[in-house]
Amino acid sequence: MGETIQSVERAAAILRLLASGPRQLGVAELARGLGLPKGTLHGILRTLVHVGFVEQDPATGKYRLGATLLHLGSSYLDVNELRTRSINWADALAGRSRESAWIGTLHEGHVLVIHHVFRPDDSMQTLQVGTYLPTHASALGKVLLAHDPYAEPAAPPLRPHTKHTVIDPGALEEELERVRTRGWAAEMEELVDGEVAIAAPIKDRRGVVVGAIGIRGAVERLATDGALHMEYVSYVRDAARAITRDLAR
Amino acid sequence: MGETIQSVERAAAILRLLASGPRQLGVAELARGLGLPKGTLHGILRTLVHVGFVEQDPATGKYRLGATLLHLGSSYLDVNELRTRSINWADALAGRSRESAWIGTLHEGHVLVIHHVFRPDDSMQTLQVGTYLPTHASALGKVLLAHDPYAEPAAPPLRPHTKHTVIDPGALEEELERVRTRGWAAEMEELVDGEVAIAAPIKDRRGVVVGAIGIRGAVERLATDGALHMEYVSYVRDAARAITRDLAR
DNA sequence: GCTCATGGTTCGACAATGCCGAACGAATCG
DNA sequence: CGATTCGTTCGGCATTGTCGAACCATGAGC
Repeated sequence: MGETIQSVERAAAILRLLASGPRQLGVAELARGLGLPKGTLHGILRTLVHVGFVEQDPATGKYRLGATLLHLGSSYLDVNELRTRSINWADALAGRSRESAWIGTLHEGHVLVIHHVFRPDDSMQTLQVGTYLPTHASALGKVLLAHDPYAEPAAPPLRPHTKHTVIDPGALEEELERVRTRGWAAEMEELVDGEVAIAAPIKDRRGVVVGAIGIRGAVERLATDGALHMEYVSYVRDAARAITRDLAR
Repeated sequence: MGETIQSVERAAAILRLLASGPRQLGVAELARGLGLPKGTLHGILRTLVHVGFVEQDPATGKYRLGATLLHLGSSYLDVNELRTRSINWADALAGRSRESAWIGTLHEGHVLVIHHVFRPDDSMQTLQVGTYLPTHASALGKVLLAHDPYAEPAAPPLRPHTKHTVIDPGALEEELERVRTRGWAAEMEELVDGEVAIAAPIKDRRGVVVGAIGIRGAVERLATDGALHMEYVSYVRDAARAITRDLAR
């Protein structure tokens, strides 16, 4: 890739920085974070405000992300072929398993959730579309890591989320090997206590893994004595195969 | 507002154009749409690809929105105070009314949906967060229009969505006046046949309307002979008042 | 209530930066 | 098998954005 445009690159860096935390940031903070002069930053910020990507708090003068980004993000979902082709299958998976269904793809070293169906007859859940899951501590992530062609060796330190999270790189690599050979991944209370997950790979027409689909639910429903109920694994793998077949057309 | 940065402004225009339709666009199409030389556009596109805001289809060479935007959009939701403060109330509203609950705000002449709770015990609904609703054909939109300080007179032509959509500017203005005096808005099959909606305004600590909350459901559940059941109106107004009180703290 | 530090904002001069248009190779269509 | 149309590259020119200092407003500390 050749040269890139400085100001656009800087604008993107500002947006990433604003997105990195729930806090609003001031010009000075941003300038320090990016190592740029205040004046330069202000010019870019003014433009970002003008196009609606950033909003300025009238009271404090600080900056935060703007509403236009929300709309652009949801437009991305319309364009995303993997998502549009798999929505129906995810619904069906949630219906059969009576658990929440998830579809994710690898992005910047995380699992980006691109679809999420709530567990039937259970509202009061917050939607996770657009959020990141850790690759090493989620079933979706293990599937995607296991088939990642660039095979980044899961840069340590692996952050522990519960006492069951796999944080040893060697142990994780063994786990990924197991995922590759048997064709699906499990996650047993490694992200949230009391929750387990199952996932399987989705491939495009060339056989490349482009995403993963899975379910997530309470350990007492999906497993007994630490062993997953295999009918749930079948549901997930069926769904993954169905979408893969769909994408091949 | 002073001068803005050309290349950033152009980059934003590209993103908006890509988001305007579900189709992928090529360099030439974009250049024609924006009236810019191909070479110039290519440079910006290359940068947008580099920062992940745009993806290029390896097969056709055409461009589409990128996954980073989805993540930025969901980050916006974390920052948005109106949303974080009203999530619990929306859940409660959906629970009491047993209908889907919605929260929206005015953005670029549309209603931007910033929260959406599914109807209890009814999955198989697609999430609408980040999408636009028309201001003149939705209950949320009528509330927001009625209290819009800039009072743009709903630029005709008003697009009809069903045979009940109000398309006469005069009739709409009367309707808005009614919304202002009684404090809530109704929408009777004006957007989708068989569906009606109710909405009420949310105000910030200064009394300015910053959003609207409402419910939407089948006409046979929410109304009889074209008259809304008033207990649903109470649910919605209660929720709106509760959030307004919450924001005042 | 004064001082001082820190915040967001403006401005103008310099030159680096990104813009443009023409030219290239690949792919597609008739 | 020509003739378009596409995405991409490149180098010269001047437009454009960068930079740092200066400008106010705000708020904390004494």
